[in-house]
Amino acid sequence: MKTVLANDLQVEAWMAFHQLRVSLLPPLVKNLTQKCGVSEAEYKVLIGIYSSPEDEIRPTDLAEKIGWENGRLSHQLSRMESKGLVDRRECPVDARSCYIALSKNGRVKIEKTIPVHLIEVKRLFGEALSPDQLKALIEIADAVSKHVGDIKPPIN
Amino acid sequence: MKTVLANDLQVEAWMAFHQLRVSLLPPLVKNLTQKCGVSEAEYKVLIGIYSSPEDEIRPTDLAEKIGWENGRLSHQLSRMESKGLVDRRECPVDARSCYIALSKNGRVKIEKTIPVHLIEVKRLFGEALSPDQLKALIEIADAVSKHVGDIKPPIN
DNA sequence: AACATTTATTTGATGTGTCAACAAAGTACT
DNA sequence: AGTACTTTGTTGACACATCAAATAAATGTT
Repeated sequence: MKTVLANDLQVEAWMAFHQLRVSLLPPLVKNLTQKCGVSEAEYKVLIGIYSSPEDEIRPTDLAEKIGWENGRLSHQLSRMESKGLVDRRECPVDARSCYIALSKNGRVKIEKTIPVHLIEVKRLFGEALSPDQLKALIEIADAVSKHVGDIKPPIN
Repeated sequence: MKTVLANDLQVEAWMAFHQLRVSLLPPLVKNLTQKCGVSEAEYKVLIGIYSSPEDEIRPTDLAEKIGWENGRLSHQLSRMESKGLVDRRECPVDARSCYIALSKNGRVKIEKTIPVHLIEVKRLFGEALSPDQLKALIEIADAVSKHVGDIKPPIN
């Protein structure tokens, strides 16, 4: 072994985070797709619309809300529209834009999916950790998010 | 807001983890691609080969090592072979298989990339957290990984 | 009003991920 | 040797991600 990855607490923690991703996400995604017939991307979009105050939302706002780029969302919406999960409606106040809303099927699907998903999240993740650990993780995430936001201008 | 996502510490921690992913990965991947010309997938594969004892490794072992499925790795190796980053050599001991190795360019590339990447990992992530938090995160990751491994048989 | 500029979204090209089907070599059993 | 079974890896189809270019409506400026 070429000792590529140093003996360094920061790097070790990074690798731990990485491992968390790798051990957690695949089974959770499998649970979504196999039990609910919803991909991770579809879930994200459906939840984003479902949890918005108006039950309809403009693409840019939705993208911002779920942390996606506009182009990515647009492609995904096209796929989901052709599957009948969401509707694109005209936007009266700004003709460039549109309103995204859940279709009937989309609403049924997300309402069935949420509890199934959350149960699995708790089963695989939540129950593995003590309340202190859960709180610590929340603080860690907040600290990193804030830090990244603050020092952002790194490229160049 | 339809109070989709409950007032529940486990779920909140889950969302925090999610947020960690979203705020951390995109800038790190951008750093890799823009500063080093290496995609995340390429980095993973290059590091996997580079850090193996023999400097050559069979696809199944590499896939296992980096947590990928064989098919995914095979596609990625094809792309990387055609870009001249890796070589596929015949495997004398098992004619079904092959040996994957770094090409000259692949080796140069990964050796240049590693320090650049680790500096950014520390800058964006490591420096945001106290040593106690870093240690806590390592414990959290271990606990979840172990838990997921133990209770795995959930689907059906 | 005419112009350039900005904003909102879509599109196309290309790279990546997932899944199931496949082919071929190894292995075990008779 | 002959048969079935397993393992290894590739392929094809399709879903998804990223980026840059294109389109068109809104806005700002003169």
